[in-house]
Amino acid sequence: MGHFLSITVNDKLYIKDPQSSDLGQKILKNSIILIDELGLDNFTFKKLADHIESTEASIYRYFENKQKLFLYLLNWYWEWLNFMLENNTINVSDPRKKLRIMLMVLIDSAKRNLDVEYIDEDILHRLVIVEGAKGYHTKFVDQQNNEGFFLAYKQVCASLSQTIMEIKPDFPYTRSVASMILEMTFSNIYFSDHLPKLTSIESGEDRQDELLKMMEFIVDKILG
Amino acid sequence: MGHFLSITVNDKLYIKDPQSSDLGQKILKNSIILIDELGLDNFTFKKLADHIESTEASIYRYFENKQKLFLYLLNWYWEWLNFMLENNTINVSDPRKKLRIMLMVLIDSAKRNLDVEYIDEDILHRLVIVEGAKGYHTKFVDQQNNEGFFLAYKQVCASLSQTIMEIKPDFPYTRSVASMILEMTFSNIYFSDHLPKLTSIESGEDRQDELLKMMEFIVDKILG
DNA sequence: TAATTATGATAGTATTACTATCATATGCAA
DNA sequence: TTGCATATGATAGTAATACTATCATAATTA
Repeated sequence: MGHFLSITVNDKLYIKDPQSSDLGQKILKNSIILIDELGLDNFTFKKLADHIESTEASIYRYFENKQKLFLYLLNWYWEWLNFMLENNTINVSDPRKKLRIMLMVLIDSAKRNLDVEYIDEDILHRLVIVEGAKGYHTKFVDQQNNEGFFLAYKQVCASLSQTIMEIKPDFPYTRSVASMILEMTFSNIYFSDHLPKLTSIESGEDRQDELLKMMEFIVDKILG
Repeated sequence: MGHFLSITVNDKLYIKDPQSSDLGQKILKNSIILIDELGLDNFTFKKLADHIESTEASIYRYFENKQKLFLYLLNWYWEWLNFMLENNTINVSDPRKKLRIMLMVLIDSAKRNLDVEYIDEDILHRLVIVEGAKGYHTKFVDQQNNEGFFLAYKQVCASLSQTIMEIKPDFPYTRSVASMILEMTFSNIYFSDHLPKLTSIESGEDRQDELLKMMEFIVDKILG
């Protein structure tokens, strides 16, 4: 079914739509793999070009630079996340149940029903967890925010925020709790893999269950 | 009084101790200013060298590369934060009061009593808020963690964690809540300046009071 | 068949991220 | 005072990065 849905990304992020051509799709697919492998800092267009047996010049026809490409990938992920959140809660009227499902989607994006062959959502999810914060923690955030580069991310928060409001209409900090849920979920996955002292979640078999349990506990406490 | 205290930073982060010489102190002072001004990505040793009227070669005698210099600054900040947390809670026995003070220190590091002329704590605090996450969101986090580059950060979390445990000995998620407090506090300051849709805190006069109020509210709810 | 478009091949520039060498100044030790 | 170590500066050089430009050619489309 997912085959019929396509993700639309802010067109200021690319020069030429990478989803529209073979080479473009190759760039997306392999940039995700390479950034995951090398880290964003060590990833270069040259390395990507060599990897896909193309040239730097060709890649520059799609993206201005690697930051834009990276923001493109982040936006693709956020748009996809928005779709997943929407899609999985469409017939759920109980807001508490809805929030629970949203937490599950955030944690376990593996339940995907959208397969775009040129994007590996699992690797992308990992990439977002590891490097995602770099997308908006930059000196140029204001300028990029003006260009709408964070709309999709803000939409994810808005959806969470909306659901919190449905649960507790008089809750005074919906937006901060929404962004906290997002960041806390991701960072606890990251911490459990790399900085275990910073999390109560152990990396292992039932990590996702543990994390869901914890996030539900925290959210329940906060929303009373 | 602070004049007599010095901050010790993991010696694997530098080649030659920058706190031990004029040039080293100049490097620290001006790297903070320049990274704040240009952003970490656009900051280079060449620009720093020109700025302080020295040479790249001289700077490389102190730091291997800019990542190490950046990690040094982060560590300096974290060590300093640890000192501030410790120093401000030393005679406070009520753990709830202690946590409240710790939140205040996190939010308003302006109450500083340690003046090292070669570090501007205010700019450094801003820098940590804007770029701090880049310190540990990297592909090389495991290796760097092994070298102890995050000990000071983990110590901050440990102190928070400890205090939470004093408040509620049976609380199951002290570590995750501790890291959440840290990250949420910083990101809400950042968001209120740059991505207001992601926070309930408005940038302005009484932001710090509002933030403290919110963080206390959240923590109170979570700890019951 | 001609025209357009997409990609590849190649070259070139400025900047970055270093490393190496030599000269000089400064301080301390004998 | 001489001498020696140490710190910094000055200069040069290399490989990689981050682009930009031009031309050739293959594939599409009109």
